[in-house]
Amino acid sequence: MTLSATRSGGRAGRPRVEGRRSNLAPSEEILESAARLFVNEGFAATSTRDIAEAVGIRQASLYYHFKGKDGILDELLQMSVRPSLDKVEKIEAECPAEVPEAALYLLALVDVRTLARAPHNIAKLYRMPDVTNSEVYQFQPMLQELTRAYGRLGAQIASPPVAATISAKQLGRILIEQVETVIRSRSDGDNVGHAEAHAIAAGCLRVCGVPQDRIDRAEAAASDLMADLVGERSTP
Amino acid sequence: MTLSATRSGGRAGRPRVEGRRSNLAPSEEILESAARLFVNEGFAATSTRDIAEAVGIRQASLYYHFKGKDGILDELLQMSVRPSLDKVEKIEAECPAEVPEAALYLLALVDVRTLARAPHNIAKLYRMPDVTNSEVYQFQPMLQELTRAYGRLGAQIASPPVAATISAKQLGRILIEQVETVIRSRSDGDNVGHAEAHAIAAGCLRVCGVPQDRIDRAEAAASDLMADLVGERSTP
DNA sequence: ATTATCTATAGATCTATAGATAATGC
DNA sequence: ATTATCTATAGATCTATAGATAATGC
Repeated sequence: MTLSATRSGGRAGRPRVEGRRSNLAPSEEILESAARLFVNEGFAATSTRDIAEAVGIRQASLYYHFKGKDGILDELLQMSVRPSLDKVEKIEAECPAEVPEAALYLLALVDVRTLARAPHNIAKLYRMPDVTNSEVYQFQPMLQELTRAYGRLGAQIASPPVAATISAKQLGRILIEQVETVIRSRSDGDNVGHAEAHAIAAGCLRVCGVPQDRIDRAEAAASDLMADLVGERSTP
Repeated sequence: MTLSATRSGGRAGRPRVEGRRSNLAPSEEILESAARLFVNEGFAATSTRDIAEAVGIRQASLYYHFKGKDGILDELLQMSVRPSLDKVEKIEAECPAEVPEAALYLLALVDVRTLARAPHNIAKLYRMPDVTNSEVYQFQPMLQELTRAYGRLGAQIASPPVAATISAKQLGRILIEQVETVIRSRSDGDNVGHAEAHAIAAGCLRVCGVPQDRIDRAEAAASDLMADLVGERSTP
């Protein structure tokens, strides 16, 4: 018989006591629930039992899929940081020399987009001490590299009064902080779309002292490049 | 005898096994150690035993001074949020009508100063989910009120392009985020002095689209008012 | 046979209380 | 007498492992 009935949704393994709730792979269900709990309750404050209950399985069953809480965290962080950093190099290379502001504008735009789409606002984890202290964590270097990229792009276009009062390092921090406003917007339940993304990117240029006419040009140039970068044209 | 020898530093109570390490009151020692641990390790990740060890007493001895971890957290938060909020009203009242930018500049300046001086960068706690979920926490309303104040002051002076693209609410978030850059600076081990404070306050005005000449005027006006507010003249 | 779950549980914390103890204060 | 500590410990987690069980796959 090619069409034998599969009583348990066609999955191997002993059935769950409470039954399955979704068609996701079990490890995906775990990542999904863990992400939500880690972000909303805190990493250390979330127990393996909390995660298991959220998924609908027994606590011990988690260990079949992951090495423990740290293993889950590791996977979540891996998934969420790489994409942003991968694009920095490409942006710096492709940005037209006659509109140097476009590089920063575009980087901010791409980052805002990534942060806005990340499941469960997972980027919140980057700043939690219980996460950054966990052994799993090789992200501090990655985040520092991203901050340096912002500082570099910002310093290139800073107006004299800005350049005179703010170091590239400090500027990088301010810019990335501005971009990460998205994290807080999402925490407050607000949606972050194209318009907000462009507003934030423009804000980055303003912080650097770029006048409005050059901001407008940067926006136009960046919107064009956006299509190449993420296969999507982005206009406010 | 009026000068009887006091063998244990003149303090009542059974002596500590490991001896006293400072002359602070015991409850101050506990707050100090707990603040450092909560900020650097996380609230949920810090046990009462960790705190006791850092102080140099037994775990159970904490309960003589505080109701537990939550009691300590409560005290720390109480100490750190009130001052900032108390000054908002005063600033809005005292700001000269002919330099409306000075109010935002001054608020940013005062807040940066507060954040820069708080022991152990305690403001980090405001954004930790294990802290905001603790029952102790009536600070979300206070922080929201502060954000609204920033949004109000920012919206009053926003340039047309800024006003057209950013809501007062979003502007408040961006401004407070900018001010809280200080938290990250301190996390990175950098000192935040007058120069940085003024740079951040000026950055707040730039985000609102205020041109450089008005920023310069706001700085002058705010520096004058600063003396009245905190008994200290603040020039970069 | 393989897969994905289950039950049961050991051992390690962690919190909070009870009651003893050793100083100073009067 | 009062104060500030101590020791001891109960009871509540919490993590991670061992081994059983109930599906599908071949």
